[in-house]
Amino acid sequence: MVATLKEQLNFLLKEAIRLLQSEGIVPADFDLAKIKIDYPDYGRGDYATGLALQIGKLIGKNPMEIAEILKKEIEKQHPIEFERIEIAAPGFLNFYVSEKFLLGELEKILKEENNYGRGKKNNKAVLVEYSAVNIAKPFGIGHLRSTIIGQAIYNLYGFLGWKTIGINHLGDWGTQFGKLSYQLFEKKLKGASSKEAVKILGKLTLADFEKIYVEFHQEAEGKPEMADYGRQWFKKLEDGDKTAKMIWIACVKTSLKEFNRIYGLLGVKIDHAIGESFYLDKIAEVINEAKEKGLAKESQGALIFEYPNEVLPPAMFLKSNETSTYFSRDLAAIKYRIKQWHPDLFIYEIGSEQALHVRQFFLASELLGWAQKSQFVHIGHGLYRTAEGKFSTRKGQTIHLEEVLNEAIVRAEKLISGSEQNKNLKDKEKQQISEMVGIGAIKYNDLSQHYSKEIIFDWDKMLNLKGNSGPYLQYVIARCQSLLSKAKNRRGLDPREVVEMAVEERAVLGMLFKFPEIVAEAAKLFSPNLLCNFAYELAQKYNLLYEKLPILNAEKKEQKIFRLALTKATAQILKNSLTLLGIKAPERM
RNA sequence: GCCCCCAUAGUUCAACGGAUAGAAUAGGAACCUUCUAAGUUCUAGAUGUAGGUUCGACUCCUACUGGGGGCACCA
Repeated sequence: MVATLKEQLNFLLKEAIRLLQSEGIVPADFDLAKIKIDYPDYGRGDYATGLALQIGKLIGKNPMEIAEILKKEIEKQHPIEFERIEIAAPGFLNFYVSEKFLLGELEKILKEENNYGRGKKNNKAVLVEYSAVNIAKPFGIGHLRSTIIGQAIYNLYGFLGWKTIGINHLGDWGTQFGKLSYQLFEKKLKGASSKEAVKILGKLTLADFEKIYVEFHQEAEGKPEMADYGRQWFKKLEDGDKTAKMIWIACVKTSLKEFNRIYGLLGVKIDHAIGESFYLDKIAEVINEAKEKGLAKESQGALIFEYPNEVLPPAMFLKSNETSTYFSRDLAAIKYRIKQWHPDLFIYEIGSEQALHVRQFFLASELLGWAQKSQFVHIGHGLYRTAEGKFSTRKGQTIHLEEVLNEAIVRAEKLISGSEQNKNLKDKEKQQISEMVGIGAIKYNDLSQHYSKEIIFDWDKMLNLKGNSGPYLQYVIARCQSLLSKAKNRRGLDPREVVEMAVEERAVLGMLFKFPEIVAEAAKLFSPNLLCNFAYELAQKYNLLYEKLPILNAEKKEQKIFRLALTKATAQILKNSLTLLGIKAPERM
């Protein structure tokens, strides 16, 4: 595995400290993991560390002296990647990457294209569960985050060399189907022959199912016994009742058809769509195992999982009517997944409101001895909410994702039609660009915000096509493409021809090589927003160069070649970033 | 009652214990007879409160306030 420059610097610093430790200057117990390397503000080099400040304090010496010693130690190792190291009060070390290294990276980007920064296969597998839409409910705005963030995480890990297993854990089982079946039966199917029933069910759309589900909850407010009818119908379904099963099959079929259309629009493809129902016949085994290990217990007629010392509230395996719960199904899913894929890491991209449930089945898996705590990650994203509160499916307060996507596309189309640049495009091409831009705007808006925060749903913000947005990045790519197609001389870059770099050129060049480091960081922290930040900053810096310096009409020939190389590399890195984020970029816009 | 998450310009978001807290948007002022104005430049504006840890705190700890979520037969 090729180490990033940041990793190399980290190594250099470690070596220097080890040496100081052997000389007794730095205490032997100084934790080398404490070495932190930052990206400083412009003008302070490409990397910086406050390491000397830490050590200085620790051993009661002036940090400036320590910085001086560290600087000398590192210089002794003659790292060609750095042209100079500066010391800044009160003891920071600033590292300036050499032009030679930067130009080398530039050539590498142009040569490796979309493989620049790609990690070698590392023999580790990561399972990412994301999207997890609910059958018989519309694909709402609530599932957008899981779908998009999950996909980005999946892409990041794959790019870094992990074997990735993406799972769409479809919500196709549970009492909600009992409720739906009850309501459907009472309102639409009562008295119908099974042939007629199939016909009626076949005509229902997802919107109809949603309406019926909402209707159930409205009626149940005045009739509490209806909740029991729902449970009874779910039991019928689990026991294999014909009518219940027929309704369920119709729901699944209709739902998947609609979901696949939306996944297509979003450009999301998930390896495996495995519904909760799939694990039904695997639950008994899990329960037996829990019983043997003394972790299962009866309580008030239900079968529960009890945590030692009550570190977590008990979770329910089976309800008192012996139907399964999502806890038992999620647990059975983990067991199955371990058997099937042996993942080293499990990443669950599920809303934060599920945090307790997720902790329960994670810890249960540990206590059952299936996996270690460190193998589980819950990316608990904040919810989309209105200014008033949360969207509730039961009350029918959902914003359908498709509606949002379509609106975004319409807005993008308006912008295209109003622009000089695109007036002679064909309608079909306009449509394709609108889709990429509109969908890109929505995805970027979501991905650029840290997952832990709630997002207040705002049409204008969500569909923002200007400023810090997906289309801004797409626009810069389109600009670059335009320049490149106009450039006649497309021969490769020869670094020896670069005489003197302008600050704008150095700024862009100083961004490009960081891409692999940012990708690694974003994966490690499960934060695609870091990649968004990076891409946006690069785009801004390129725009500055574009504004300040002529490219095609550059004064000197070598300047033109160099700037075109930067243009090509910028477009490449931006495209690579967007690809990882799951955003497409049009050639022109 | 208990547990979890969040709090940064008017608004919506960034910031890995580091140096002058970045953007976008809304407001004010500019820039298209040169490469895509979906762009660029200038301007004004923010870390909820009170303590603590630290050479250094938006970041860590404690309390409080405010918002959101959760706490066994929904998922």
